[in-house]
Amino acid sequence: MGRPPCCDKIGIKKGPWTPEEDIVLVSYIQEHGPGNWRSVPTNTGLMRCSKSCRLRWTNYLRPGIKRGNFTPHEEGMIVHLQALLGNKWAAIASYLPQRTDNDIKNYWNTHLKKKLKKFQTGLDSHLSTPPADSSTCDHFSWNFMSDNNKQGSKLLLQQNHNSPNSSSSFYASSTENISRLLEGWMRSSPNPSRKVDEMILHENQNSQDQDLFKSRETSLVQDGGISNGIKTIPKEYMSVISDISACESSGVAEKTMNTNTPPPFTYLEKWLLEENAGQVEELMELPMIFT
DNA sequence: AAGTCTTTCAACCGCTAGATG
DNA sequence: CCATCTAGCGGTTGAAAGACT
Repeated sequence: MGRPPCCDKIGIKKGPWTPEEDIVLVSYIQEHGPGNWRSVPTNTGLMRCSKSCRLRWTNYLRPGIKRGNFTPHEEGMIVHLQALLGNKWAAIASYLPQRTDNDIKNYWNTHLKKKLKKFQTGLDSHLSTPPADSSTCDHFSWNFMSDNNKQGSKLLLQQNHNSPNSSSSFYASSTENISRLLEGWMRSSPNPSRKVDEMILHENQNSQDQDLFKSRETSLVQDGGISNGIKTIPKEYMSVISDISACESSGVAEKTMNTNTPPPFTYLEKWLLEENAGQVEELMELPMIFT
């Protein structure tokens, strides 16, 4: 079999991270930057394996991570991207820069999958022609967006909007602790102003990313101009999508995408963004149908 | 109030691809 | 070319919290 897990070494700590460990890790990364994870446990004295350090950083401590409830728009994006890309959480996460792949994956598994299933069973009972393969979400997504499913659209419109306290309250308990500790650390560090500036820079970069994303979205819409929105998928995108679906169903998606041709994602991306811009409302409503 | 069940999500595991010597 | 190492990804697990009886 393969190599033993890196965490099998004696003395390597597992389980939840303590705020103290978080501070050690964050301060080290602030100093040296992320990367070279191998050396992190040795240099910091953390009794964690390098992998654990990296995961803790990328999924939890990295600046600019947004936590807490997903917005309806984010939900819509995830549902949509999942239908397009499958369980490529990292790829999906790249479209939601403030969310981690782990977060998205968890949210999908705990919330969205259930909602989709629930909705689909509801929809199936309404429609005389159920999808051929009811185990996948793809059919749901495309069917949902088709003209034939006005019922679905009406259904979703009847649902309540997200509760007003949909902000990240439940995250506060842990994050606030870490934030407090980090504040303390920044105050006590040799050059706090520099570090604060770096933090601010990160924040700005994130908002810039957002702006970039938005402007990209807008310009694409202006260029392309899909007036009918989701229900009208341009031919060139449709062929790409059907290619991918075919590949995926035959289990060769990865190989084909990775080797022979560059991923036709620019098309998908363009189509997706056009769609989102044109159909923001529908996307925002999408998750509400399941509540 | 106490016990049980369900849900959530942070963290882990195993695998793979790419880099390096 | 091969072996090894590292980073990254997706699936899974299990502890904690919340909901329910």
